[in-house]
Amino acid sequence: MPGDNPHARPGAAESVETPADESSTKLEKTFDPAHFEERWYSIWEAEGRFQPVGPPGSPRFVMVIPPPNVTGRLHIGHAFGRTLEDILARWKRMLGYRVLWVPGTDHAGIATQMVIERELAKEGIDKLELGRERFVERVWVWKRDAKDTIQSQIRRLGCSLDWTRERFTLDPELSAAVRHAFVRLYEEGLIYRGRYVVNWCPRCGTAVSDLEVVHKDVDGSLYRIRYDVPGVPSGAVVATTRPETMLGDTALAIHPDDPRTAKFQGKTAVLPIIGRELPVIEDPILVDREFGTGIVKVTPAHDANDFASGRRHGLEEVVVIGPDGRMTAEAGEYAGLDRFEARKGIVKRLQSENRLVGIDPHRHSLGHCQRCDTVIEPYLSTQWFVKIRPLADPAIRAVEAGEVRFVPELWTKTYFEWMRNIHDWCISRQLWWGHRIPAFTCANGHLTVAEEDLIACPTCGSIELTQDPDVLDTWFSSQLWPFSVFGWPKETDDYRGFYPTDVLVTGYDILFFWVARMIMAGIHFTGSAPFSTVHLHGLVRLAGEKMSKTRGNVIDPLVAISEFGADALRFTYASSATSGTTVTLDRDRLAGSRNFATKLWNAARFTLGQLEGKPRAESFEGRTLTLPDRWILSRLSRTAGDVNRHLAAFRFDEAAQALYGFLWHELCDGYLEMAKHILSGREGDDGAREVTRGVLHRCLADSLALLHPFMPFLTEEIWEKLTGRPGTLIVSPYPTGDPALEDPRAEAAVETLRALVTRVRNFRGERRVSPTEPVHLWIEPDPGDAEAAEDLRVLEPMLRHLARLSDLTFGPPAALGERDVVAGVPVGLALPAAASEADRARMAKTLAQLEKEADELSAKLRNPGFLDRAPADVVEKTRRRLQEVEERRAALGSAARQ
RNA sequence: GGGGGGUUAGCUCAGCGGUAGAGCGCCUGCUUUACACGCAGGAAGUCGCAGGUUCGAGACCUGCACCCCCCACCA
Repeated sequence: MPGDNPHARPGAAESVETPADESSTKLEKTFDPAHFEERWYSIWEAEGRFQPVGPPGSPRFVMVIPPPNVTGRLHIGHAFGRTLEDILARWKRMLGYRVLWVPGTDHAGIATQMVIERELAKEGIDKLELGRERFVERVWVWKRDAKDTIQSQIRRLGCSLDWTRERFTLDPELSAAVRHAFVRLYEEGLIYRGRYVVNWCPRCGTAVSDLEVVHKDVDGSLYRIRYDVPGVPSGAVVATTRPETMLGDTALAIHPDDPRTAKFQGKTAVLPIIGRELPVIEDPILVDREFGTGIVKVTPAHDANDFASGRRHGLEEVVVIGPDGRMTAEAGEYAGLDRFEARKGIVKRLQSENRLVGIDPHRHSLGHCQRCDTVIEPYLSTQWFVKIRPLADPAIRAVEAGEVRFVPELWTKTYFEWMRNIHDWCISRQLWWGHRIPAFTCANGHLTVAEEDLIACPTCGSIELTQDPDVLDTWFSSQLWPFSVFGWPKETDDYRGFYPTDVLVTGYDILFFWVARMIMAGIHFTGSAPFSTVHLHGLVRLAGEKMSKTRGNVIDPLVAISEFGADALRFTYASSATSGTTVTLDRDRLAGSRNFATKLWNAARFTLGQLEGKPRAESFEGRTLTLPDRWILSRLSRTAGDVNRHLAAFRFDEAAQALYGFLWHELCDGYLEMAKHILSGREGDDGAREVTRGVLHRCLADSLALLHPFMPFLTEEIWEKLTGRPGTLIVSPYPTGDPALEDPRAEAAVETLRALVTRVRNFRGERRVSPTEPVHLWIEPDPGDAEAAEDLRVLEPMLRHLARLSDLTFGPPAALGERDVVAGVPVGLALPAAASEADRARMAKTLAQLEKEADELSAKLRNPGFLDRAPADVVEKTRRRLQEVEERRAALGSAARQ
């Protein structure tokens, strides 16, 4: 978007210098990315290109990286997102912005802890024996390696991150930010501690938030169990999918208005096996009259609904399943048994007591741990929570007001849906790796939440203090990332200079986990949304592979880079980045991008060879440009405009396609072939050749600049040979298009030329003769269009050359050939050999198609509705189309009749 | 139970009111002095189904079918 360019100047790359040392203009014959990729990265970094430069007031563009987990290495999904970000960063940098892109990593509590636990298990070390301190030390060692690996992967990708500002969520400054945020929310009453039923993972041994529970439909059983009710001989039949929890039942519930169960009102039931007396309570919220028997067993300690009902009715909360998933002492004879074993035992016992009325197959949704897939247990425990509504409402308003915008837009609705139905957030985790909760309890039971570690209890002065052993949910620190990286809550220069950021690029899978929470935290703590645009990209999957979870998409970006080159991987990512929700990556695409890189390389070799040691036009001012020159410069300018427009809309795929099409099909297939003709000396003079070389230079320079954000290494490598200014492409102006170069007349003329050439080639193909077989072409430009006719005259030598014509005649086609109309120009084509029966048949077929189309078009033009209501230009276009079809019919018809 | 997305050439996907596009694959020719990771030409689509709106519909509306994703405290 040209208007967006702070130092826009047309003719971006025009003023580059001729290299001083001619020997340096040679490119290696074979293209090997490994030769130069790492070298350029070092040069850019050493020259400080990744750091924001320019006066503080000048336009800036800031992003923070979504910090990868330090669990191991980067996968193809991360590399995808980082590539898109780097394209934006390099594009904006070349447009003259002060670009800052902040790198860093996330400690990733549960995920990282699990990795280390697995390692320890392999070594036969017991975590508990090792102890918290030594365990955490061990994770830090792991973290250093993982961070290095991740950093080197990101570097290999070419990402222009400012490594001098690298952050880690457990850095002292960022930990201080976490404590500050926690204390502030606590003091504001937005963090509270309480005993509630939470999602508990027995394997991880920690509470998790609602978002960390993955619901899956499973085929289970619905057990119908009869409880004795004194006074009601039939007893009460309840249905449950989890019979083991019945040991924790403390009531039965019925709906007050359900006549079926009215007889239980005020009664007391007896819990089988245990013998506990269960009051029958009436709870219209808990009991759905439509479902099952209308009687619900109430287990306040093991079901969130039952818990709420229990609190409403003051029921006892009996925990029968412990944090390890085994039955507690409250479970009597089942104590110590695994929850699923206990279920089997209980069912058996009920059966033997004739209390099991039935077992029905029942498909229902079951929560699983996001990390380890263990069945989540609702578990009553004391945890810390964020009261979310007061944070969510302003975050909703910010998006409504357009302060934050989602691209693609469809995510806006998803965001609203979630935010409007959001629940309080359980933030405490019973883990060792993470930010310790800054809450301290003294010997006298006084709880204090404080930013600094306490020496004595502020309430009673006791010096016997224990800090809460729990850590915070990783996302609690991640939500602060866009400002904690800049030193918040301190008013640092970076915080003042670079916050809020501009764009956040991430996968839609963490919209709720991370993006929404950052918006809430940003607004609450800093008063502004942390970014103005969120680009949510699709999730990467490999071709042929289903979306399945633990398939572990094992394609390491580094493997792809070593095989195809970083530029090819990046270009593949860009061209695959459609607006859909999945991005498919496959080897054929990678190979295609590699081929494209090679194409550019070879086009550059050719161009550099032509320029070497020969004069070229430094400027086109006052020089006579040929139609092909004007055409390619016009196309170049339009391409630049298109690319900028597509990037501004986050349409990386369209931008990549525009560049691909221009470079390959117009510059290489079109202009280079025409330039060869001029440069060979067969047409034009020395001046024309100078101009051609100037145009070639300009096209290559601008192509390199336009492609640089996508393929930074290769373009910088060629740029050095072209300009003799190594490592400067990254900070060269980005072409935005030059309206002065746009030339519809030249475009039309060359399009006609190319169409004629194609028609001749295709004629040879149809007649099955070699491309060198002499062909005589007649063309009869419309005298009514003087400009077009004149341009065709001018292009005659080019037409002869490209179509390898033996003869070219301007005038009515001779009667012996085949006739057609190409781009509005009547033509005749003839070979020495006469047309065969097969040729006539083919022509007849084409003729039939044309007749059909002519009928349709004329029917349309006879339709009054169309003539009255369709816009004039559409009607006119239809008329012209009909005219052309009729002309072709006439031409072909006359030839076919011969 | 709610919400969202998809269904276009063999494959992967663009297009989103004016009678279909790309890349890859496929077929046929090519040592055309940058490139076989190439050049030239070509074949290939009832745009999921049925209605409707419109002069005109892959494109807008309404149903339907089948796929996918997200959210959800249905014992």
